[in-house]
Amino acid sequence: MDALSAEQIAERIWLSIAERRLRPGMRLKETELAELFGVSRAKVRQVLAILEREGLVASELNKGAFVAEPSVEEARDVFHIRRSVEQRVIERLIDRLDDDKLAVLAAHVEKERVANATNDQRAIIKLSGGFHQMLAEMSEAGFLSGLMRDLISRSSLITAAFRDSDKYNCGPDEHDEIIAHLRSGDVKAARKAMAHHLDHVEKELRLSGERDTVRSLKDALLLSE
Amino acid sequence: MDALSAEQIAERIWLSIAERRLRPGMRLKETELAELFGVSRAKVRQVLAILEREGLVASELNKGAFVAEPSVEEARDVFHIRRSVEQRVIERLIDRLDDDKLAVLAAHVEKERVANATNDQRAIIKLSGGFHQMLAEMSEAGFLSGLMRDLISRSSLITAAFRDSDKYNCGPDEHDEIIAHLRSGDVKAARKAMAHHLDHVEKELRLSGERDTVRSLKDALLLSE
DNA sequence: GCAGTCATAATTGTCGACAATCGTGTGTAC
DNA sequence: GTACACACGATTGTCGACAATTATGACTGC
Repeated sequence: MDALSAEQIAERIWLSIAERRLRPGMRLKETELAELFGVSRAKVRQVLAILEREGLVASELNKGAFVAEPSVEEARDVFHIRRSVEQRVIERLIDRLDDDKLAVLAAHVEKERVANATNDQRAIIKLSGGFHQMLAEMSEAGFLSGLMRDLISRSSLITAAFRDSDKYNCGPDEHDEIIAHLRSGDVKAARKAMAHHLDHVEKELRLSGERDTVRSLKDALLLSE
Repeated sequence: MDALSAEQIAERIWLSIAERRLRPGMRLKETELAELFGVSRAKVRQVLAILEREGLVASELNKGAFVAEPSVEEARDVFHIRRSVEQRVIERLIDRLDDDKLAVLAAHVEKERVANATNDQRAIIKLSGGFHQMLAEMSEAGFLSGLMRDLISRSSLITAAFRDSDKYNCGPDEHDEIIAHLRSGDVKAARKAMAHHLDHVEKELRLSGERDTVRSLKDALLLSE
């Protein structure tokens, strides 16, 4: 079996962050990662560069990389820009959608439903982000797709940092509603559904309270409560 | 003399692209760049990674890096997102502006005016992008600043690829108008002025043009200075 | 006992060399 | 003369080793 690619490793780390196993502020040592994934340190540096671009890790010169600690304001900015991007994606989609693409989207939402029913957290995270990514790619706009990738990564980190419960709220029902409007060609309704969906996701976050600043060592030493 | 940093080299190449010495489609060989800038090939790869993130170069696996060739649709997407980002920046700025910052902005526009008067193309390019970057940074939003940096880079490439004349149209007058509205605290007017400014820049582009032939890499970079 | 200084260990930053891959040009068969 | 195959050169991808920097802990003087 071939060694993992930089993108694959980056996705693994992204998942760990989204699943809150890696918490904001945690150190990411290059050598450690290299051994864990069985790759060279040079490749790890590529991975960290990718994750830094996506806002998931922050690097300090000669100090190393850490899981990023997003601020409340940054969280709001991300959702603000995300609304704009997703609106644009929907506008573009209207001219490009066909039955095949609609079927693919419907199948995707069905997978989300299954994951929700079986409470498969990892699948839920992957698929809920994947839905928005899929929309962006179907809009056939390279720039928007890349931007959406960044925004989804950042949203995952924000969700991991600020959400109250362990439940993922980017549920399949609202995705389904968006698809329905797209299918009937109602741009206005689709845009509105998307806006409502993003509002809903953002509203479920704890963006008014203080952030969870617990680091790994502290977290490990503190007993429950 | 210390070796150039990756960011410095990236900026030099960005300038070369914005000044149309490096044209879309031109090959960027790693060894050649390494020799021209007197750095190792590893550092050149860092530079290319930065430029790829900013959409200025496109890399193909095992083929190398080329100056990106933006499409007309991509150009429209970039301006669309840019409007959203700059609107958000203005909203944030209203709460944060003080006399000092306004003075800095005014001084910057004055520099632009001088550069325009003396027809200093390189300064014009740097300063006109710098104005928008400065606004983003004054809004104290790390995410927006980073995004703006990308958008400005992409806009520079788009402008270089699609503009009719050799004149830069992101003139200081419209920048001045935005500042005036910011000074008087009129958010609505400032947003409108910004929207008009971006519309104006986009409208001056030739969105059905063909590209021209390439020159040698060495000539295009003009390393002497 | 405490503050400051220094040495050592750990970690990141940088580089040059080697391996893998692709494009080009040549040679050969038909 | 043309088309295909092969080999060579050029270029990129990958890796391990060395240098530079930082953090940690011991030591010394007071």
